[in-house]
Amino acid sequence: MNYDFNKIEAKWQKYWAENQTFNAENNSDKEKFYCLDMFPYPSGAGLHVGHPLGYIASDIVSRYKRHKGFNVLHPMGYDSFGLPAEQYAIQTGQHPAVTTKENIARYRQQMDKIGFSFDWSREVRTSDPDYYKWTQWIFIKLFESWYDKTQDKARDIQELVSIFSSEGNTNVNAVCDLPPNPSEGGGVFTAQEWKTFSEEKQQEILLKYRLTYLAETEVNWCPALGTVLANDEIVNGVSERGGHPVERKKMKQWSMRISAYAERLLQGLEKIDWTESLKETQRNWIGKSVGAEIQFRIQNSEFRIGVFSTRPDTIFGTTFMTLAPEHELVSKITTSEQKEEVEAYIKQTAKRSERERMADVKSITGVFTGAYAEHPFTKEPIPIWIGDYVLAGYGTGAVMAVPCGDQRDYDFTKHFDLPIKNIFEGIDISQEAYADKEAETKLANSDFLNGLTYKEAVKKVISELEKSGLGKGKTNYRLRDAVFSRQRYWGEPFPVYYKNGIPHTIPEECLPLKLPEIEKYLPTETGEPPLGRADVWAWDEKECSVVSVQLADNKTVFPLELNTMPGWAGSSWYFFRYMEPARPEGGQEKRNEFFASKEAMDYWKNVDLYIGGSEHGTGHLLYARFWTKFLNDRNLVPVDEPFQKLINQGMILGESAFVYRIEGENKFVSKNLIEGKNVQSIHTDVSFVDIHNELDIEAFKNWRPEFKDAEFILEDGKYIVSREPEKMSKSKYNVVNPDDICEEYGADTLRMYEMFLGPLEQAKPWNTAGITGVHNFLKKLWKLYHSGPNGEFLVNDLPSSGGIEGGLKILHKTIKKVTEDIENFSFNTSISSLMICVNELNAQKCVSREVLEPLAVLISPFAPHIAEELWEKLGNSESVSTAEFPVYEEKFVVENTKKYPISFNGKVRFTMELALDLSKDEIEKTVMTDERTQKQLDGKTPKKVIVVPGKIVNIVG
RNA sequence: GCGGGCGUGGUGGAAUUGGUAGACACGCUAGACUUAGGAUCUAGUGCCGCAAGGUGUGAGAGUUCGAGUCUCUCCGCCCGCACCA
Repeated sequence: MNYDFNKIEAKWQKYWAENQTFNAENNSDKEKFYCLDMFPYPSGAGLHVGHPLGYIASDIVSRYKRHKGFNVLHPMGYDSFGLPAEQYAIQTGQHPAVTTKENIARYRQQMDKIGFSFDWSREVRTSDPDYYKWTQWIFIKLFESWYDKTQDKARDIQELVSIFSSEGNTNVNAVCDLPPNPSEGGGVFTAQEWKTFSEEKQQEILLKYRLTYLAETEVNWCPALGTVLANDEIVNGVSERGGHPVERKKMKQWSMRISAYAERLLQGLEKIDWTESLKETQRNWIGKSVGAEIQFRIQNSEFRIGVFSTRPDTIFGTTFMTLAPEHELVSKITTSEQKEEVEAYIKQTAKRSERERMADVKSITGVFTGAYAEHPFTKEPIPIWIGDYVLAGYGTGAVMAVPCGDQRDYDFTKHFDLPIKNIFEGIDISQEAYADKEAETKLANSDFLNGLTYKEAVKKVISELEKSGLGKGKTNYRLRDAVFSRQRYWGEPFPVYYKNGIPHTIPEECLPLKLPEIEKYLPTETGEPPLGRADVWAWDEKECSVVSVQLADNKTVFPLELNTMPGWAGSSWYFFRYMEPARPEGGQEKRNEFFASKEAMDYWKNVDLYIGGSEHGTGHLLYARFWTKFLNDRNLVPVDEPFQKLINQGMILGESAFVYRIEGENKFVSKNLIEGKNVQSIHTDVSFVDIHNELDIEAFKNWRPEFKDAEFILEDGKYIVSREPEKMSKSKYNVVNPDDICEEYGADTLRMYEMFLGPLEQAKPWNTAGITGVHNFLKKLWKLYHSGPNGEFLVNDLPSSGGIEGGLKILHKTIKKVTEDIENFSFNTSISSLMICVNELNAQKCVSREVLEPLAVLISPFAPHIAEELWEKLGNSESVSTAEFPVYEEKFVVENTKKYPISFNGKVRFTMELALDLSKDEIEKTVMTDERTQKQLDGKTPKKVIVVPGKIVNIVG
């Protein structure tokens, strides 16, 4: 009987679905284990073999943990809002909901074929109104919160309102956007004043405190995509999706006050089990730096310029100041003589895109404003320049330039031929700046800081600044608030309407605020987001419902927000939603009542193991941590870190194949004959190429009309292509579809091969050729259980029949290795052990039930279908998934002798079989009296003999 | 520039943490059985050498009886951040 994987796999997939084998329990005495994958965006292209890599790994762990007696939550869902469906809709008019649904169906089908043990009763789709109702709800909670720095947590905005009405805002220590100056609508107010403010004015002030707020900010505008983007959606100055240029633009946008959580996001990294590199990525992104904020008075003006510096100790080396061209004071302080020049410079820098500016970091530009600041201690005048090496978005957008201590200031100084003041004792700064912080170099020319080192001086200068009121110690973070508005259709609508220009959230009981139908998915003619096209898109406060905009004439209705939320909104909390199943028996009800019930969240707490790509390091993984901390502050979830352990699976690359066409001819030359020829390399479909890189010329000719009459220059009668690993993509014709692999080799082979390819965390190219290795393994495994004369199922029921001792020994060795390897996520080596085990059992002809039964369980996390089939044949009525994982027993493995390598001066000469329980002395005695030792020593006495019990004996001559 | 990681056969990759390097698999070679299949089985396969043997983990040094593993210097590759004050 052959290993008919297609039949076996279909059978067990059906069985699991019908029996709901993998549904997790919310009430269980078992220990919980929450094992999560990053849910996919269901794209139109379907899954390729790279996608399931992480899912297979998490599935192995989930199945293993179930065997180990855990109550395992292993869910899956779809991050189904997103740009591609919308762009497809723009092109075809097809509603994104329709394409999304189709894509999800396809994904589901593909995933089902691989035999994952997901609990589908907990599925989520971020584009479902039932789901995004809660995304909107969380938005409202953020809107209704402010960040109290004193308590270091988010609090209800109503509490802030009561503080304002009882004591004003003088004692409030909040993270907010309130400008210090009353003239700019900010400043300090008393309780009395607060009460006299109009409703609008009060709301305006509160908006500056809210954790999600509407503000005019510099944003990254991507004209090609027609939307703004968050910082993490831009890579090297262009959009992550599509690679389009991005401009800086001032726009009124919703933002998330993630900056309030910068320090906690940094500290939280200490208590979670992520890779050091990913933690470092987040640390870099948060970008903490400690220093001081220093105020410089501007001469002949009431303005002050605040600068941030990590080197306040070098303040006496300040010879000028530089402001970012966008700095708001530039226009106010520039003298009339310099005005023209300054404006021209600002214009010129504003024109440059982010990318140009990044590409051109070496050229030094800047212009003098004509204004002077006053040094806080020496009172000397300091010229104020503007220069685009100072970034508007970091610190205060202004720096005190200390050319002797900072290379950029130094370069700027040299370029414009400005003076330099050296404040370092015994340091030569004629060639470059001296920026070493750690050294014991002492300061000079620095008044009260003379003779102090960096550490001492920083302390001293900060205390002096604080005394004079011109500065204070400050910690600065690179992390910016995240822009939350997108000018798109296919995203969560904001639960927000505007009354007199002031945003209000719609009442919770009216959620979800569903996406309206529109005819075209493009911006309106007046440049508003696509939602501006909706007929039914205004809010009637009295009716508490969305109404038609045409009713605006005879009804009091208010416009709704036209932007939608970004892709990361729905993915920032989905892991909580899974905790609540949508099962008919009461579960669905709970899903409607809350995003997940309190009991469910108290039980599941957080994700024990999260597997996904590292590309989300500064996006999703940071936002999800932020929202979790916020929800925890507001007592809505019981944990403050969402993902306890995180593993980044490496990408599976495609192996692109190239053919070489001679320039100007329709002639293709084989790989090793191209030397000296002028050729153009062309991607060819990998399915035309065999494992020896030989091209199927006929298939290639029929691929496209232009190749129909092509000629080929062959080597040894073959056309050989060259191969190169690249990211899998349709346009590179290197995509391998898991369906095809399942069809040809089976899901169990696919699962094992993906794991066998190499360490989980490493990027590696897919190479279909190697798959026969694991496929053969499964065939051998099958044969092991079918030892009957005609290949029928036969295991020996006699517990101590032939080969049992050796069988038990290899089995238990394997149990030990596989258990350890799964715990360490080293799946490739656990599969190697399983292969050795089966080879050994085959060699020993051991087909004892006593060995084969535990072996089936051992294999089931990796190859669940064949394991189920064998388990059933072994006479078990329950699924193998509920079987206990075999426990390693030392007694079967322990050996009483071991081969000792005997070395002379470190060089191993021979091995000697010795009993393990011998003492050091006994070993030494045995070895020294051995004939071979005597021969090696040739009558001489050794200097010493080193015995490492169980390992080696070394004789030093 | 700063930070993190890595470097082992023709290939993917192992190595109980300092103890016989190259497990397992691919590929390759030879053979067996097959009236050719990319099936199955057996043996071999780091490199040099007929062999004995020598040599070998990016290069060089060091510690050690013993180094892929520890230390230092250099070379190369990958990832993250980057005019961040």
